[in-house]
Amino acid sequence: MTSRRDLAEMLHPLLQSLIAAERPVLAAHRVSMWGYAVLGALDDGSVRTQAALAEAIGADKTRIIGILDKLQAAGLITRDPDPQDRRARILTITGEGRKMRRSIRAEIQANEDRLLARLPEADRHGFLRALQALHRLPREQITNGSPLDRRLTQRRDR
Amino acid sequence: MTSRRDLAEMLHPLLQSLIAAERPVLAAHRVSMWGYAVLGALDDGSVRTQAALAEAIGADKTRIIGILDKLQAAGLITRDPDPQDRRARILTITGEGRKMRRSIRAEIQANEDRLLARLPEADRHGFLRALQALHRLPREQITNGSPLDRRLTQRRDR
DNA sequence: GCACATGATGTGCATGCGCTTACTAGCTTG
DNA sequence: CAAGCTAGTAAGCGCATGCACATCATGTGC
Repeated sequence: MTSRRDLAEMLHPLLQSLIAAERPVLAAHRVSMWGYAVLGALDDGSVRTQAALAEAIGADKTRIIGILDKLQAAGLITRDPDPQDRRARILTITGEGRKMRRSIRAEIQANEDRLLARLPEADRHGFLRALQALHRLPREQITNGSPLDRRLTQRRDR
Repeated sequence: MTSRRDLAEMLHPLLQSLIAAERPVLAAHRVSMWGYAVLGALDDGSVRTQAALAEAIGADKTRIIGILDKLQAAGLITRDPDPQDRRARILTITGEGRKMRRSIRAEIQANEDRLLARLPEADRHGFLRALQALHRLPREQITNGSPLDRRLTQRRDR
C-alpha cells in the first residue's frame, strides 16, 4: 500500500488526455474550454452573477469578461442588468446556448463512455461513484489535513 | 446516464486540490513539483538520459535543464557523462535523493489516504483499480476514437 | 449624507510553459 | 573523411494565467 503511485501522478496524464480529446469537439463548435465551462455552470447551476460564476468554475473574475463577451456575441448567453441591484448583470443561458452545451456534452461523453467501457463493470461503477463523491467534497477537505497546511502557500522556487 | 457530468469537469477540481495539498509538503522539503516528478522517474524508472526523462514525465527537454541543475546542486541526483556516448549525461538519483523522494511521497500519500478513507470500501478499490488501468493506457487510446481527432489540433479561439 | 463595501470592467506585471531556433560536442554512416 | 544526426544547453516568442490595482456605478450602515 505504501508503494502506490501518487494519485496526482495518475490523474494528471489522464486529465490531460481527456482534455486533448475535448479540444477538437469544442473547436468544431467554436466554443472555448472556458466558454464550455460557463455554459455548463449556467445550464445546470443556480449561478446568476459574474462573480458567482467565476467562483463556480474556478476562474479569475477578470478573465471571465472576454469569455462572456464571446458567448454573448454568439448568442449563447444573455447579460442583463439586475433590476434589484443595478451594479450586477444577470447571466442567462439562451435556448441556443443550452442546445449547444448539450450537444457538445453528448459528444464528449460518448468519447468518455468509450473509454469507460474498457473498465471492468465493478471498477467502473466504483470509479464513477468515488469520483462523484470526491467532486462533491469541498476543496478544503481535500487540501487540508496535513499538519503544515496553508501556512506555506508562498512560491519558494526562486 | 446521459446527464452525468463530464469526467474532466470532476477530475479537474480534484486534481487541483490534490496539487494544492502537495504544495506545502514540497515547499517544506524545498523541492519543486517538476523536481519531485524527476525524482520519482529516476527512483522507480529505468530512465537514464535527459531526453528519456523529459519524455517520461511529459516535460519539455529544454525546460528540464534548470530543474536538474537545482536537484544536482541539492545533491539529490548526479549527472555524469556517459562513457559510451559522451554527448549524453547519465542521470542517477542519489541515496539522499531517494530518501527525499520517499519521505515526500509518504507525506503526500498519507494525505491521500486520509481522503480515500472517506470513500466506501468497494468504491475505493474500484477507483484505484480503474485509475491504475487508465494510467497504464497509452495516451492515444484515451484521446483517439472521436471521428474528428487530431486533424484539428490547432487553436481556434482568435 | 457620508464613508465604506461591492459588482463589473480594464490595465499592467510576473510567472510558467510549450515551441522554435541556434549552437556545440560528439556519434554514425556511406 | 564528409555529411548528417543526436544530446544537451541557451535564449527568445507567444499565450494563458494569477495577482494587484484602478475606476466607476451602485448599495448599505451609521
